[in-house]
Amino acid sequence: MLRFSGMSRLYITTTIPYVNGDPHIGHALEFVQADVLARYHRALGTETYFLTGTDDNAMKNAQAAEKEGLDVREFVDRNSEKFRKLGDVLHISFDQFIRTSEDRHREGVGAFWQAVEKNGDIYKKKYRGLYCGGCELFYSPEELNEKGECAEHPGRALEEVEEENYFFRLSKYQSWLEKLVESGQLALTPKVRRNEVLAFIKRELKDFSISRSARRTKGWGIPVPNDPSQTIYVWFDALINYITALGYPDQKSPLYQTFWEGKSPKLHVLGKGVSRFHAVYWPAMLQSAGLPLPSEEFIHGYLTVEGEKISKTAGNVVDPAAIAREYGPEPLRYYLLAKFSPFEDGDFSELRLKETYNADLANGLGNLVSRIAKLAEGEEVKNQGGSLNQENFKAYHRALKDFRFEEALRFIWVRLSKLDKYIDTQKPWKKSGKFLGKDLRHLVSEIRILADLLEPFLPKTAEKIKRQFRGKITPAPPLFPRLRF
RNA sequence: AGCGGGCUGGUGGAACGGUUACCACGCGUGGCUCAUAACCACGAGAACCUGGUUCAACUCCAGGGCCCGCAACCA
Repeated sequence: MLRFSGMSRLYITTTIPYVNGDPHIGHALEFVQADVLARYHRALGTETYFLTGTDDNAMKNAQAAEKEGLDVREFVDRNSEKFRKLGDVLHISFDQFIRTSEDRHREGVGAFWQAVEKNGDIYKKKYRGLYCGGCELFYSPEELNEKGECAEHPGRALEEVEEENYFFRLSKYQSWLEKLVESGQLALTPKVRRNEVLAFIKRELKDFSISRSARRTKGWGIPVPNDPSQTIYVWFDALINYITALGYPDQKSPLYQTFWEGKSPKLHVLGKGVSRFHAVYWPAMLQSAGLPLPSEEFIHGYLTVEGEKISKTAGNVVDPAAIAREYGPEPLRYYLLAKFSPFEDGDFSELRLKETYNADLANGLGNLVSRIAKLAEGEEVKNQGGSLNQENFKAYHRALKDFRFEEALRFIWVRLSKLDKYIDTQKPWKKSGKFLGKDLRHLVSEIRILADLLEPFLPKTAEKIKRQFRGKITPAPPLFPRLRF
């Protein structure tokens, strides 16, 4: 639940995916959810800054590039661009798209490292593990098959490798973190995730390794300050994007001052798989560096596709851009927002997308708009005052403050349905004169209000509706032509 | 092994210690003709198993079954 209602500023971020492959439908979900929040708060008059971007420095990116025989730089440029494009395709209203390979970020990470180091929270320690020369990765014993080999390279023995890495003194922040989460000073939504995080913290936090040997990373990533033989661990690096995007290490930069330094809410939107990094590592890192903390984290569930786990390496990746091309970006947005729990896992199915499209968008919203437009053809209906104010639509606002996108949409659809009933009982097509006029005023002003409420979810559709009902009302082609299948 | 989540009509979801168990899709019957074979009304159809707590359990507890996720780079 977003606190500080009536707030004047909001910083909102998505996580930055690593770009070893194409964007999938799960990325689209997070984009869309964060976008609704950003658009909603902007509409309320909140000064909102919305950040997204990509993690270019992951070792997996370098590995994937190598597999394709591409230069790593070229490879991440190409793939990062796909994520940025997906944002455009889905009408994601981000204010900035950051890439962790940018110099300003690298510089910020270096400064951050040094701040943490200065605070005495970085030390060197030997790390020993099982290393597969084929994958060039460390594995834990549980990940190996009965013969003690990794799945990719059966028959190849793993070597026990010891290397010296830098570690972050996370253990020092144990009780501080516990209090941070328990008190709600860092608000984690939903509760299940909060409890999970809390349980993880209480189990005893171990210091974690924040560097890899440059030999293993092949120099891809950000070098440890004053020790080029080590590359900064990708999570330590990636999380810092949330502030380098605002200008850090320049703490005087206007963006940083406005959106990070002050008391205004800072909201991270993320998936359940990375909650540990965001709710444990990140606050501790910031505290160590002496910087302000995020105030809220909204943690969404994961999507399966037709019942299967999304796997970047397996073949079941649904390309959200292709779906958007086929059905339109707004139907995809609607489906993701209306038919999934914001907090739990859900299953993406193209069949259900189509059913939803016909039932809710074609038969519901689209048909209703056509009905009203035809009934009111040639008329002009004077506007009836502002609509989005918080007094009027309490359930809608409450839903959005609680990240309940489906609920907010249900609120709108209930009202749409009431208009259909109204038309049926009033039979305006049989009326004329002032009796007709009264019906039309009601229908048109209500549809305008609903367009406003719809704007964060379906911005282009809302705009079309508003345009159609501005001035002399004219019929228009169907907003969502019915699908046959 | 460990940690976590789940099991509600055909499908996808919701709520709750006491409701005729809610919503949407789909399905059936009737109505309407402004509308995108759309819309409206009515209807049929459900709690994984076993035990316990309780005046009362879908809801709480215990055991079992099945499914799913995590485990040093997954949104």
